[in-house]
Amino acid sequence: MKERNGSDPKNRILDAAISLFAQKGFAAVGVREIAAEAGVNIAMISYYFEGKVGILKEILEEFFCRYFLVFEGVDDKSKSPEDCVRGLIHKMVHFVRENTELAMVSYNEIPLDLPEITELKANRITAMIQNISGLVLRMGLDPKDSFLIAVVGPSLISTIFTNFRFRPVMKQVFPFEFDDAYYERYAETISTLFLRGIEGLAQERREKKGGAK
Amino acid sequence: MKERNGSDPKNRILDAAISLFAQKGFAAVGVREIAAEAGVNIAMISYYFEGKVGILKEILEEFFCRYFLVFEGVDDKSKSPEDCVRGLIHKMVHFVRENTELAMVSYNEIPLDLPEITELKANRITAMIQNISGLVLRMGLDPKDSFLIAVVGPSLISTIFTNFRFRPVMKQVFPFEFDDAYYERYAETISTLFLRGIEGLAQERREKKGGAK
Amino acid sequence: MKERNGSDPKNRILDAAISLFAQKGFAAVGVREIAAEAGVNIAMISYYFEGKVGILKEILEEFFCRYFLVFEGVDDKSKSPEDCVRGLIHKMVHFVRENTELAMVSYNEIPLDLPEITELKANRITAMIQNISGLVLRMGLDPKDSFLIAVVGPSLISTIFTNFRFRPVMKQVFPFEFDDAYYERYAETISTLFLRGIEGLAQERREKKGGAK
Amino acid sequence: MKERNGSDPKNRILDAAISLFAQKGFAAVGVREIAAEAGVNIAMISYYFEGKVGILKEILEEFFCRYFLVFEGVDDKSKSPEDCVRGLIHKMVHFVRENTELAMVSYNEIPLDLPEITELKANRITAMIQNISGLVLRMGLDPKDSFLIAVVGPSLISTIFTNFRFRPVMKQVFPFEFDDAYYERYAETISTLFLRGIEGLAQERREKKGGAK
DNA sequence: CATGAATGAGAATTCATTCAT
DNA sequence: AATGAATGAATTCTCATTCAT
Repeated sequence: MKERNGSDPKNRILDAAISLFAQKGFAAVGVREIAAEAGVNIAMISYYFEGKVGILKEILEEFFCRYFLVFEGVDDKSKSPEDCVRGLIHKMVHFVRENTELAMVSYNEIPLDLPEITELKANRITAMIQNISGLVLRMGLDPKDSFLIAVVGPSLISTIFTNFRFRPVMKQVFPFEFDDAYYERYAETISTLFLRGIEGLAQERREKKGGAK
Repeated sequence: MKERNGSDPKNRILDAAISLFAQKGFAAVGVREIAAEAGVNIAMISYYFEGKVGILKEILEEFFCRYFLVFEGVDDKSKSPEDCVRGLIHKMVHFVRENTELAMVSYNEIPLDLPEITELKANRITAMIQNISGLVLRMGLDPKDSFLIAVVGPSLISTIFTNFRFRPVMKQVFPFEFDDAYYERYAETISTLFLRGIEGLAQERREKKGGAK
Repeated sequence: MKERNGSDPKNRILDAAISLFAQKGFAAVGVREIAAEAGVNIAMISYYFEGKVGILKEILEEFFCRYFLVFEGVDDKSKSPEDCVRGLIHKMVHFVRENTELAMVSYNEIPLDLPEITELKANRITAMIQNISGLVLRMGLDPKDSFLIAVVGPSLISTIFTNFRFRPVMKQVFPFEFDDAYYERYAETISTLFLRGIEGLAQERREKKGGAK
Repeated sequence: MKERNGSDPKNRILDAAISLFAQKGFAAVGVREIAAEAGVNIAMISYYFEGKVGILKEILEEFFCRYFLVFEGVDDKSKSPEDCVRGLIHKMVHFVRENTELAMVSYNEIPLDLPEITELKANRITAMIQNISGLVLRMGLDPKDSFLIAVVGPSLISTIFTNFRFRPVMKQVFPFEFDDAYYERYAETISTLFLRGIEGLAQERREKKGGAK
């Protein structure tokens, strides 16, 4: 026991939990399993986190904390909107790649309604959507048109997260190496996909307004 | 007992399970809960499904069965590729809307690796991806370029499914009515988003090849 | 289903139960298992036997019934006591060999105190012991000395039954063929073992009485 | 709770299980029953023994461990074979009397084929039979004649164990006090029975070989 | 006679948590 | 700070039996 790695017990628990939650989902993992994986006595979980949901709460906070850092400096007025979006997409792909398990747990457990963390999620997700929509707006979409934002933003996020979420399945179906080159090209590809798509939407919007005149 | 509705116990169990699994996830739902919700004796679950995973197995089979029907007649050579894709997206949105809980369970539990249903999923998902990529190919993407297919196909699917998955969260953030008009416009919007996006990708591809000459 | 053999359902249940009880013991066998093995609907067990113990009751009755037939004609006054004992031992070995599973169930479940069959067993076992002791007496043991009877009788019975009971274990340890020749020699051997042993006991008894004078 | 006796919970569980298994057989006893009898929480059984069969495993190990101690110093070359056998029989009777329930459980559950303990039993029983046959050999039986060993050894063991196994039945039929005097005389009696019996077998063997010349 | 569905109690096990040390 | 023992509720699943058809 107690040999996972040199870090302190609390972090060992956190790491073990993130890994297990990512694999099986929150509900399917037991505290004994986490404790065993972390090389820690079961009682330590209540001691440090006051129960199983306490771990999840801390995981989500950690995730959102790191996640918001991604947006820093993205909305750079000196760059074209397109470059900003490309930059954001690259940073997000990089972020999820570097924090895959943390991101998967957070993303997957968000729709799950545990009363203890509902409030926590409500705030963060609102901020999250606003963050991403800010950028989308500069792409030529009408700022008042929350509809398009509510469609495009989540679509982009789900595209990236789901790519990692279904990684195990994808590996069986496609013969790719998921290496640096893959991720570089992946980020480029969805950048083009969404940028051209948004352009199309903006244009369509203008035409409709024009037609309505 | 027997108060859910008039249908036979097996279907009541199935309906109750779909609903509960969709809300909380497979692992977080107990058989007693399902039995109670279905107004059925607990033992009936083993009797009809040979255990909890048996229910999930049947749910997945039901889902894939209905899901594949969506693709029938979509790839109509007499129509333009663009019209085909628009038609498919409308049909998929309509399908997920009509079978929301069933779709959510199936979509969410797919990455969860339960040994009993791994094989079942492997086959279906391969077929699923091939189905969708068939169409994408006609959009001007190089048939040999499995990379683009592996990116665009899942992106489209995840966009639609996640839209429903995060519905409860969305309802808190956005002031929409999720009515017929919404879904009609939603399908139109992501159709444009992806069609213009794919066009952009195809064009980029051609330019690169041109540049390589 | 329903294909065990041509006999009527009741007998099929009985046969299946004897076989399964012999292998695993009464408590470890379920009625569904019996019904499946017999190719019969579960409800038939209650119908014919009024429950699981009803089957055991009938098995025990069948056993004792056949068992007592073994003793018929054994205590033949025209033959020497020794020949009678040899005859009895041969018949008993033959009987248990021909009815192994029935005998094993009955022998093994006798100490198990199920209230429903306690009375049944009490009567039969008393008769059983009297039967065997009748013979032992003629071997020169004092009829009033119930002690020797209580020792030698059960010893002989347990020797034979246990030989069959531990058959699976024995087969792994000893390299014998358990064929006709084996059983013939086996009967001869324990006949000699017990006859010479009883002689020794009778002689010791006489010496003690002589010494007591 | 905690009312059985002063010893630690693990031993209380073990004692309770031995007692109940001896009375009803392994399969007929539930863990709740054991826990109640031991005055212990049900979960403790999994905690200490990892399930019901874990208890049986530990019981069997305990039994064989104590059992082999009986044979120590029995095969004393300075004593006559006959005295050795008498000594062994006395020690075995004494052993089973002192550990009646432990011995009954072990003896009765041996033929029951639980996959988890098959290996455990295989080894021990082989050793067990070799132990007893070593002595039998010195009684004048041909060492190469494994047949006689396979008959006489088990016969002796089954005689002693069955005497205790059928004790409840015997008490109803015979008017004995099962006190020290009884067991002393019992050991003497079966000693004589088997010693004279073996002598008879050895003699018969010699005569056959003589006749074969 | 025979069936398949249904029942409620009980099976073994595991759960997250707590407590005394 | 950390442990191992202990708890009681909850887990899934199976039990023998019964009932309407």
